[in-house]
Amino acid sequence: MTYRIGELAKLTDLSEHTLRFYEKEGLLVPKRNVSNVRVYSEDDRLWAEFIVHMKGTGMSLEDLKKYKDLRESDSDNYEELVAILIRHKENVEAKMAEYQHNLDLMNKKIAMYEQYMDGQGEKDLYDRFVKEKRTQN
Amino acid sequence: MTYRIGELAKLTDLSEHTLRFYEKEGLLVPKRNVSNVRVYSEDDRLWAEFIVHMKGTGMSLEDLKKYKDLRESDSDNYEELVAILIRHKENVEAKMAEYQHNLDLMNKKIAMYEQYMDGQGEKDLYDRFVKEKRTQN
DNA sequence: CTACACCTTAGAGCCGACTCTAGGTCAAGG
DNA sequence: CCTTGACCTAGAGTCGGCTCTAAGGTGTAG
Repeated sequence: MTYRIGELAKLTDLSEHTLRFYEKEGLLVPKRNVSNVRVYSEDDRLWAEFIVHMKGTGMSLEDLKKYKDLRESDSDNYEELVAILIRHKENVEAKMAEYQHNLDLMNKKIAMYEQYMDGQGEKDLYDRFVKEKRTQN
Repeated sequence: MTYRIGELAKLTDLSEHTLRFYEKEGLLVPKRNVSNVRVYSEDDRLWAEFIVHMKGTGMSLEDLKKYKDLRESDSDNYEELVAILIRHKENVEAKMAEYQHNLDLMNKKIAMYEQYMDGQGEKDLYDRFVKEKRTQN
């Protein structure tokens, strides 16, 4: 099974422009047929999907390029590949912890607003500051 | 307690450039003293920290600006404020679910590489594809 | 044979979010 | 007095990641 650029674009939710851009960057370089049309193989598709997942968790295209180059080098550098994956994994875990922390803050803020709207509470410290400032000016 | 730009920069881990940029964008506008030097108040600091948290979970400066304008408008629009927070919260939760999914994928990939390095396993499908392709060229 | 969808290129433009530069002001300490 | 260091301005530049344009080629159906 092979794909032309429009087909792969639909499958991966990347635009054709983006796929061509990735090719320019050396990140995803398909073969060409006799008419010079890009022909993406099954493993090109799998790699494209991997790209989507990884950039979706914040890996840069630059790092993905490094990963790809490592993997395609002849010097079976699996330790380095694994190291990159583990490093990225740790970044994602750290990000998730930060997200969770900020979710907690948002939930508190939301709860405070809702209490306030019910006339049962006070707005939080920060909002009181703002109010005071406004009434001063 | 008030802060000059250099102090606030240290406290928030934003650069002075960034703080001036935020002011240009109307996102964080301190008062000035007689010498035209920026004087950040305690609630400016709290707001700056809120900005850091929210942009850290992917809220755009544009949306933060909207939030700020809403909050400072006279038409106590708490429903809208809460709606923005809830929308953002849901985005963050969705992002976390995606992250978790991709973490699982990474963990599988890492496990596979490690098995392979121990000589006890096979590289996964995708890597076999790559190998075959390489030996063909 | 021509209309149409789909593909090609090089290169320019855009966007968000900074990041930096050049040149200037001001207050305190030696 | 003079230097140092923190501050000020307007505006230009950078960066990652697209996104689009113009002008043209290809291949298949009616």
